Amino acid sequence: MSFAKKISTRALYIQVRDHLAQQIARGVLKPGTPLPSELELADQLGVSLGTLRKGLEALENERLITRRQGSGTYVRDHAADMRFTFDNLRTKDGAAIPFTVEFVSAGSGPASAEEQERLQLEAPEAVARCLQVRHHEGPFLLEQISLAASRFAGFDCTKLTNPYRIAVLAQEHGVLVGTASESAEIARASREVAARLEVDPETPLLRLDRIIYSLGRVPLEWRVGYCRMNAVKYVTTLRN
Amino acid sequence: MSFAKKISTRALYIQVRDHLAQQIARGVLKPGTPLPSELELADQLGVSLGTLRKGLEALENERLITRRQGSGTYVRDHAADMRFTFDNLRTKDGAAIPFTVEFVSAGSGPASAEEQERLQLEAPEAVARCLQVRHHEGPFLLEQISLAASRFAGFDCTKLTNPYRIAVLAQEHGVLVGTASESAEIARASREVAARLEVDPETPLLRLDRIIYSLGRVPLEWRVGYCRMNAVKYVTTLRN
DNA sequence: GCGAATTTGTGCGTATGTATT
DNA sequence: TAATACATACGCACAAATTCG
Repeated sequence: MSFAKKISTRALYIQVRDHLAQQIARGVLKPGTPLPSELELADQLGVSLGTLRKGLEALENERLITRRQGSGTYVRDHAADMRFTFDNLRTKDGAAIPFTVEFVSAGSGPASAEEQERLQLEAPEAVARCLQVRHHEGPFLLEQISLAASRFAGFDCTKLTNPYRIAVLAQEHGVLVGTASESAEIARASREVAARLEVDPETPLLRLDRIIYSLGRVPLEWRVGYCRMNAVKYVTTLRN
Repeated sequence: MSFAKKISTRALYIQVRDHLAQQIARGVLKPGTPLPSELELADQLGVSLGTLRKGLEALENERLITRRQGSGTYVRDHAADMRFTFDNLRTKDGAAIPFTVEFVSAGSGPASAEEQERLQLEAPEAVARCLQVRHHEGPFLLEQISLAASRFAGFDCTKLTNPYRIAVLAQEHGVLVGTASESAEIARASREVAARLEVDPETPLLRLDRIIYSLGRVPLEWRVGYCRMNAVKYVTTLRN
């Protein structure tokens, strides 16, 4: 395998990055396992060590691999690593919330107009939906989720009978998760939401609206959550 | 000037980065102006081109410089660039809020116990305080600000008679701004806050609590804001 | 516990491509 | 068009951390 001969306008180290990212997505390189050594890889791919290393750097920034001096370069296991969850909610003292998830209901069908718009679907493709409640000393977060099923190769909507984690789902279906964008507003609890969260109607809640994108900026999941904030806060880090 | 001879355990490119960062902080390299070319700089500093470039890469990631192929490497002007504001509030349709600031009052004095704790001051050092209201079709955000004056070399608390921007202040006093961390909760408007924001008491508001740190992770500013969310939302991007 | 082998990190030098001025 | 600046790519040597016999 050699890139150098290919006619491509893209920089060689970008091609290296893309190639390895694809290998990871396809499961050729499995989570938790080491890549060949840099010298080996550079040789296999027919590029210089420096070029390979620049590609690996990019993959490291994208959280696809970790490198340990003296040990090796490893495919990151997003499924096992509990940090890959896009969850900004914390307890009042800033600790992670040890919540449990109550799975309320699931379903699937063609995307609604709003789902189609938010998930940037070109047609009313299949969408898996799910309603769940997070508990921690009582219910605190109700979530309604829409998953762009068509973007997870071979995904069976009917199998969605339990809470899932996007990192696990992505890893199982050859999808690389990138970033997410979330907006928060204050909303009053509707009668139904109030019941689920065991609060009075009219209680002010934090309404969270989040879209998770793939590394290629394709929307994967749309989620709207209603959160009672009595024991919880929303925490972010700003990096300019 | 040569680093190579120095006895330092730190990597050479880190020393290059730190040296240039210091030059920028001190104003030797001025915002908006170009650095010497890479070849020149490498020569001046007595390091190889590759080492210099690795240092520049780090500075670019820290938003201290921008590099343009064919043109040059420039010191970023955080004061002129309106993006460096750590502001996650947007209009409902996601646009920047064209607000104006009403400066209510200012003061200064030794840090309170809470300020000392939040700003990680070792003693009750001088703190500049300021109360202001942001307007956009009426008042929407009341902010009470505590600035760690001792961390801005030669800062005169009494000069604080107008709204300031942290980027400007930092640039004027040789401070490099790094990241910020912010937490949001829902709080009811006190009588005083309600008056300032022209809402009914008991109106649910978003309470924002933010600390801005220097590049060296030293707290610079602590700010608590109360925001009415009728025309505004809080937006973040999550990167894992 | 030590040392050898392995692997990534750092540093140098050079040549060429590409965008800007 | 020519000069200049950053970007890409190659190759080599050694340092530092880890692993394993």
